[in-house]
Amino acid sequence: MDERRLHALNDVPYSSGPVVYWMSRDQRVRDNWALLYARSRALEYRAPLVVLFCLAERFLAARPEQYTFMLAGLRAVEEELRACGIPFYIETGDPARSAPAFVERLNAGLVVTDFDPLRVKRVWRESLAAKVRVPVHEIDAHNIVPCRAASGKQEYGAHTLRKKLNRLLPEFLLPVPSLKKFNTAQSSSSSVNWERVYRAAGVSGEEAERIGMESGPRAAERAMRRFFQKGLDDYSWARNDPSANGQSGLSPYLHFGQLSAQRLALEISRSGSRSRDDFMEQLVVRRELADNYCLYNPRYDSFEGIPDWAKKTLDRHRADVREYLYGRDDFEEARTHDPLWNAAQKGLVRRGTMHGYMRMYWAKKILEWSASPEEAYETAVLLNDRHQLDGRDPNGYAGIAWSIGGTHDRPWADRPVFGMVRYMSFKGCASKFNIRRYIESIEND
DNA sequence: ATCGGCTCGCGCAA
DNA sequence: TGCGCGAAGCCGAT
Repeated sequence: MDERRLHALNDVPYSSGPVVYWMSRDQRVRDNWALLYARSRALEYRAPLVVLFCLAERFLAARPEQYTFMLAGLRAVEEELRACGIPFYIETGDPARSAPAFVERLNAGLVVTDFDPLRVKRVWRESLAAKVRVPVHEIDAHNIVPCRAASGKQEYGAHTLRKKLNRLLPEFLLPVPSLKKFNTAQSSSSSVNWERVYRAAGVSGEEAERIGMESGPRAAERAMRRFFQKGLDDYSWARNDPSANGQSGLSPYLHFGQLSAQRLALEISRSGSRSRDDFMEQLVVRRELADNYCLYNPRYDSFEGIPDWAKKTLDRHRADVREYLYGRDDFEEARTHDPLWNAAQKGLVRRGTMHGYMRMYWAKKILEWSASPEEAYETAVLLNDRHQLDGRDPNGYAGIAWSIGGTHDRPWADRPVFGMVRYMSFKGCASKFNIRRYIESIEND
């Protein structure tokens, strides 16, 4: 593994004891740098290796559907780890307490965890690193070019990060070694009490059917193959047409780490598809830009985090008359005057997803029809976190920041409410795609 | 149908 | 210090 994936969260040296991989963002066994690193440390120290997952109840407004999606994936993680002779544990309760308690109970000697720029995850990791007297190593298993290696500061736009990524990509876009069986004398007979876990998450397991999307590493692999066979070649022209089915739909798998971006990128880059470059732009540049934004901007999910020019211009339009004015419940229940917006919102609530192009329109209209930019921002973040299967993710926060706050964008002609933040209109959508077909596709779903 | 202007600031060249 | 240029657009002029 490239050492640039490693970030030590304290500088305690290893003395003795088992290696714990605290799995969090990257919920997979295959193609997981953090697990590979933990395994090689365990072999080096001749120590046992275990994997821990800490289940946080009510994580960032997550709904039962999202827990069900995640837990189905974790059941597969348990199976695959068992096949490799690695025990898997799930702890419930506040991870800032349950993780250190687990580490102490086990007398662990090293904790390895994966990288996630979200504040709540940083609090968990840092409280662990402060509480335990063992080394805590963070491994960026999510990004292809590790976030901290790509850039040491918040990037201004895609173009500034793109250059840096392209320079480093040849060093990082390589096959991930496969995980070999972990052969030690330790027993791997542990098994998770799933009934207890489901109860702690407050889900029955039936919610998955309502969303209608399979979960887990095998489903992710199937979805990827399906996209390669029919979808990838047309991606360039179809992706911005919400009435077509032109996007990959892989985002929930990437969000929960059930699918490795590195594997996907490697296959795409070798594919020779005519849409290769456009897809790689989304998968690599835009994804890593979102992580960069959240890592270096602690206000990534609020009005406070947007660029100064956008703050100023939105502030100047604070008193502008709003032609339509809605509150959070109106938005959540899709009770606006705009059938296009309502359709996007209804589809989101029903299926946990929204077309990428509509995500921009959706957020910009929340700005247009809310009493203040702050209120709009809060509404967008809450509804995105609550309903998107891939919510609670840097991509979502960066998308809202772009739509409402001009982050990673440039100023445009001054107009009511938006100021110089880029505007999007119903008319524009009508000229770009078949609105009626989009609405019908959601109503008939 | 096509085109330019809108407007700020980063990063690089000079 | 100047200059080119930037996620997905909009609008009015031609």
